[in-house]
Amino acid sequence: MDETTKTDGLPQTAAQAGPQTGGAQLHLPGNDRPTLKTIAFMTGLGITTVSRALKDAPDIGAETKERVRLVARQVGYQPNRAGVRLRTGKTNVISLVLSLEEEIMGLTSPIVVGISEVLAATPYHLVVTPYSPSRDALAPVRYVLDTGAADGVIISRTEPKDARVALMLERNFPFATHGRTDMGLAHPYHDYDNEGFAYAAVRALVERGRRRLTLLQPPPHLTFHRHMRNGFDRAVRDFGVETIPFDTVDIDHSLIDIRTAFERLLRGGAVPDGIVSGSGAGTIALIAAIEATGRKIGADIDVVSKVPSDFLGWLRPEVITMKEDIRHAGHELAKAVLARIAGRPPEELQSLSGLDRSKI
Amino acid sequence: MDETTKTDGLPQTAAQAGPQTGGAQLHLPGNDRPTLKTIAFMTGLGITTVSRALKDAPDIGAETKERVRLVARQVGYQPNRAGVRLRTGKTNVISLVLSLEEEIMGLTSPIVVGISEVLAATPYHLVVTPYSPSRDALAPVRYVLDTGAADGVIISRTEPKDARVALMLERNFPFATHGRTDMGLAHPYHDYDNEGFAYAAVRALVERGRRRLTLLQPPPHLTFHRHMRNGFDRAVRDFGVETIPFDTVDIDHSLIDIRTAFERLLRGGAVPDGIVSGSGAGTIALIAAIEATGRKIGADIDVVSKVPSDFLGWLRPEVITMKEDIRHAGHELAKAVLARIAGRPPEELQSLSGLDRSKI
DNA sequence: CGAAAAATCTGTAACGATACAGTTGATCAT
DNA sequence: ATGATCAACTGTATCGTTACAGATTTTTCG
Repeated sequence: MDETTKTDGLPQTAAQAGPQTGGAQLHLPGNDRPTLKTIAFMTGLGITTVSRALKDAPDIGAETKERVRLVARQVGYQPNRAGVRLRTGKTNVISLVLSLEEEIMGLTSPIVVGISEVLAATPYHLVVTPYSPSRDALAPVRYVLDTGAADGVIISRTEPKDARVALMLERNFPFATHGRTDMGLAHPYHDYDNEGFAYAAVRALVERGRRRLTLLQPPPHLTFHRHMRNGFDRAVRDFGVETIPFDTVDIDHSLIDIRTAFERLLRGGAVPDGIVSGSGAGTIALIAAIEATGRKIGADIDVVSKVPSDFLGWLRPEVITMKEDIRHAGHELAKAVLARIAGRPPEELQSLSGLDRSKI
Repeated sequence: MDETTKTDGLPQTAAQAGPQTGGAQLHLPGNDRPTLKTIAFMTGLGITTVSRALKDAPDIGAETKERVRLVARQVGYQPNRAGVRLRTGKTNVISLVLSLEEEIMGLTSPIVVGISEVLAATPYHLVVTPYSPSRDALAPVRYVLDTGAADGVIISRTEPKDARVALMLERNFPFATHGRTDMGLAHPYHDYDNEGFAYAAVRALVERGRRRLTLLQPPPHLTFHRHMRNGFDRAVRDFGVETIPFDTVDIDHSLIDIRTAFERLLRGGAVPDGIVSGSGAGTIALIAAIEATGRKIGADIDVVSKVPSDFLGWLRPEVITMKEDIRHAGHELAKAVLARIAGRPPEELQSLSGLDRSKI
């Protein structure tokens, strides 16, 4: 037994280096955080054995595993993340890449909540990696890839040809997107059925006798612009109604801009009697414009709006709302990245959130 | 020179050893990410020297530092977070502890954005550590403290005697709170001046001739309940008007509950002609109740509401709103934790956000 | 019974960074 | 000269974990 004092005790049982705070025995907590070494000492086993026992390796005896697990639970062992990360490269982190200008009216909150709820049952942490839209949207993704800051990424505001998606696919890095792409490449995503929404919205307007419709649409570079546009145009064709162009602004513009533009439209020659809005916030601006021109929603014009929460239903019940459940999207996205990390093929990790009309 | 092949080359330039399981080669490690070793090799210096050069240690020559910095920049060196964290315990993480039921209407988004904006210029990452209100609010804080998951914590929904604050102070752990406490202990905080808000709100109502006021208040266990209550009560005394009790619900209740309760009040004997609302979401429920009883805001009753965003001003301009800038709170909180981590005394890290009335 | 094969367990060497205790020369006072 | 001092740099150990290549039994079986 030339074991050179391998058993040199527990990892500094009483950390001496407590920052001062003068005086008495304040029960300075110090770091008595148990490590594998602690458990190894307590069980009389080797560190390696403990490590392998805790991950249920096949070459460890059943009784030993039981003992190790018992002690581990007893002392409240939790693996040191830095140790694992350094050794294995596994970060146990999911990075949510967020535009700092993400729609004001609460898109971020529910998605963060949704993701958190899923991750809570796992060892994963959620890290928010922001970017200002003025800067390159690719930068945060590149950062995560280059530094290995996370095991998986969630992005939103996808484009048909999305450079971020291309990059992550090329590096075979696990991710999920809120919104689809159109590159002929399979990847995990969750998306709201914007085409279905727009189609149903037009139908709802037609059923109310509206014949001259217009659309407040997403910005052209985002994928769901096409989806919504397609649904809208197809429905317009199917129901044989007329459209009024409204292309000067989109839902990414400020409320002021939207209001101004729509008011100009309403005061012009070709006036719509029904409008489909792709954004809850945008709808507020539309309402302002409508009422500023002395019109009444439900009487002179009808509005169908996609909304993230239902306060519009409280304040303007005359607006027809269809709820997009963003928190649910958070759930799906988190589950998708985790499954992708676990090796499930991308094709199985694509989901579409159906219509959930809260009103008609 | 018995240097035993210290110069064994760069850190495996093309890492072949994916720690992966037998299946798909997910998450290729293939990163030839430069480390100190890389720079040491390129400059011909020792790893230690490089490390110390990069942190501008006094015992490294000026020219050497310059060379090291140049090469480091050239190869895009970024310190491995796991390495630093394991060795020093420094995580470079700020943890935002969040209630998953945080007010629906967009409190989370802007605070996350605000914090992110400050952290973006630092090496810190933002990790969201959630808790469901059903479970102990202390749990996430304990987790961070026990596991050393972060260098600093931001919490909200503070209580007068807040166990989380007591715990972190006792352990001398850097943190900042959104909201004050009342324990006679100094700690970093940012708070909105809810007393000032309530006082100004009452004044605004009185100026409109309202004499019988009521308050939709925060839940009694949170600190700012007292603040708002104080401001309200003091103003009521100062202006000599009457109050109608409305204690059956608070801003944490569901919109339905608030609406029902307020409608009952309005249909009862003692009817208020002015109400102060401590929550934008709650105000929506109040409006519904008011209109359900056939009353008109601005005519029969006036409403002053604290709001996180100004869409209420768009949809119900007759409501008097006062904006609480949550994003700014995020800025202040982030700066406060960082300063606390840097060793600044708590007393210098307390700020109050003044009134910023968006209307009258 | 002896050897091969399991079944269990263990030490060593990394991962990347830093604290600490040296090691070089060169410079300086005596 | 001689040792002391200083500037500039470097090796070693270590943080906690895991991959890997042995060890040590014990079992199996020809």
